[in-house]
Amino acid sequence: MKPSKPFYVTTPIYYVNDRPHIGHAYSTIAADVLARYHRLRGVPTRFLTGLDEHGLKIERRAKEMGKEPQAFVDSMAAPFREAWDVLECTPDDFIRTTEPRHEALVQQLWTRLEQAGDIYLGDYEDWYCVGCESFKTEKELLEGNLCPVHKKPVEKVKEQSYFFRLSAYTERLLEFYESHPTFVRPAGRFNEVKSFVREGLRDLSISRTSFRWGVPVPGNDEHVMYVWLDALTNYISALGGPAAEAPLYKQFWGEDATQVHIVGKDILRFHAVYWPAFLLSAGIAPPTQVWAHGWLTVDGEKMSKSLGNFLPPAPLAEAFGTDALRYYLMRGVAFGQDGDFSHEALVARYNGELGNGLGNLLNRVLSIVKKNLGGVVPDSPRIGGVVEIATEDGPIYEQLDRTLEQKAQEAARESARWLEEVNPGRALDAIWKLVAEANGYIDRTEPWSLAKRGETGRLGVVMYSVLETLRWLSVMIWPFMPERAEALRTQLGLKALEDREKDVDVWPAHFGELPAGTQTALGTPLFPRIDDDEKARIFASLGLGRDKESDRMSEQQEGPGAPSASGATQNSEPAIAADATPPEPFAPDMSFDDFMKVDLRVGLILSAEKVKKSKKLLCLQIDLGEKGPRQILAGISAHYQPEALVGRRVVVVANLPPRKMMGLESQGMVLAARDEVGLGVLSPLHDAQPGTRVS
RNA sequence: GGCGAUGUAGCUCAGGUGGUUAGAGCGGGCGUUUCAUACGCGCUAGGUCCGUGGUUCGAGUCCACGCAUCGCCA
Repeated sequence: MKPSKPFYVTTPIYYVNDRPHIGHAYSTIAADVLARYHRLRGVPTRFLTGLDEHGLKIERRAKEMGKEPQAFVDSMAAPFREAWDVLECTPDDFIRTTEPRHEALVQQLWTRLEQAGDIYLGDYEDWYCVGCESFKTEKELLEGNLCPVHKKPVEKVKEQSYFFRLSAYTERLLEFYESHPTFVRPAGRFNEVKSFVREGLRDLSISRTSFRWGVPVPGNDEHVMYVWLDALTNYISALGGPAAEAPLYKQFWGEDATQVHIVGKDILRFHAVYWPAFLLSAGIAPPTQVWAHGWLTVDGEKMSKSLGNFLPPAPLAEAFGTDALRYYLMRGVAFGQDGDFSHEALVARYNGELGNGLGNLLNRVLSIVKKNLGGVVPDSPRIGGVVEIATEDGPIYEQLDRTLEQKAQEAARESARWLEEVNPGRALDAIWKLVAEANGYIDRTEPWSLAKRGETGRLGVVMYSVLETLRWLSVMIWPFMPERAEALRTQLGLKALEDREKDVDVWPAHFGELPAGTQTALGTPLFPRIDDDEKARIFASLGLGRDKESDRMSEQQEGPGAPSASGATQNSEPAIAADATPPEPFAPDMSFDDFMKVDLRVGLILSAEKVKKSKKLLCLQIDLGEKGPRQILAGISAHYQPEALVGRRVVVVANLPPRKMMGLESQGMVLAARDEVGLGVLSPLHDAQPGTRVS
């Protein structure tokens, strides 16, 4: 039952062009929970996350911002590291595909595939949109072969490309699936993968000549490798392998270890089909399991950058506490299914399960212990042992104590089982059954009555039982809520799990290990209740509340082009406004010439900062394709975090006379739409060049 | 269009191989305790188990068809 093999868990490498959002956080937290659990079990554990930093889109964005690609990705990498830090995620390694250690291994893998005879040079032919400067797949196109972005005809273009002989792997993959029935989970997803492969695989284009920002193909500098071969290889390049002299690779890859790739369902195929095919070709064992989790909606709506309801995790962690956020994500969403992130539901679970359930349990127990036992863990006979407890109702008491111990054993067993099956939500269900049991135990044993009647012996047994239960809980919740778990242990007078001996299995198994005589320390509540006022305050700080929909931080437009190699990008169709209020009356007609007087341009926001002493104004430096950027003030401070605007394209009125506001000159105006739900700046649907005229 | 999944109490969901009164959590209602963050505990909710038709002594649980939602593929 207990895990014994070294455990290797990975998240997708996220596309560095994105900003971390709650979907990324979900994947990473899930992986962290699994990693922490295995560490508690004393098993060698490796947890990897990282970034995908190559591709046409990056190359372009960097150019637009006047940066070298490397400098650009360097600047975009930091927010991810910071996010994982804030979220108490503890990767052992953070790989970036631009690192030499990675590039070297990707080339090595390429060579292996080549030597296996699985790479050949051919022509890649597909529909090409000149406006986008990128290929489109047949199904992206609108009727009449129009580019979905430009609504202009696309053309067939041929480009030389290397191909991977994926078609040769159809049978071998099906055999592999057959012999590894839990390779992909959930099972439903596995069926999709199988049926996809069964229909036959086409060879895979794995190089490009249309951009330079990638890993060069060995022996042909004209080509750089296309995303998937590059990106997927991170899982082994971070281990330094395959190589005999790579100790991490030896320890964590192959049959003697367990490898779990946590991925979003959108990138399952690449992990479940391409990746094992590459590895089989290279003579490397495929991983143990690919776990496809679902997507998160936000308050019932799909999260998407185009909708602007993009949720960065850090403000949530700050508002509710990182541990509460982790708990909510892990318990509120069934792993493998789509789930919903709702602020209301988070508060409900926080108050009900964390505050009233666990937090209050600790509080009530410690205050009884403090009041009646001097705050010291009583010297109690081992529960369920042979010691007689002399009371008039002795046997009944025994039974209650024994039941609690059994329930604790059950919770430890069940939660471990669920974690091993990668079902964190069920694990928490099992743990919280014990929380309820402990609360019920207190009500049934009535320690306050025991104290009143002076039954100190019995009181000691009861308090010991429930304190020991709390100790068990502190271990079980640690993978999910490491910080609160340690706080719980501090109040119990126990040493931090962080300071445990690392190769020892500390998962609770023996009831009665809490040392008598331990000095407890009743402290502040573990999860202070969020009452209505507090809730209103938090929601306001997150920009929710009356202006509910509006203030979600906005993000750069997702441009068309190269597929993103990222994991949890949550692309989706823009929703159609369901119920619109009548628009305000239209202005009187004007002449076309009047309209042409307004010079609208696409501008790229280079920097943004708040104007001192102004609630509304942001000071933006905007590239309009001129020699230098323009300074433009915009009254959008209440709706956008300055950082979220950098890199974003907006529409600017370029021929207004300069005007001073708050002592600063504004050389134009940023267009924005405002309605009752909020304000949004206007952006072109694709990454048009700064200075492009809008008409 | 092909393949597949799902449809169970107001909400979120459990319900191996068909079998006595269909379950849990939350919410709602009632009661109760006072150690505690007014927290806990107990009781309660009479739900056509999407519909229809079958198989069976007996189906939420199997089969067929239909409806709805969703996913994968084309």
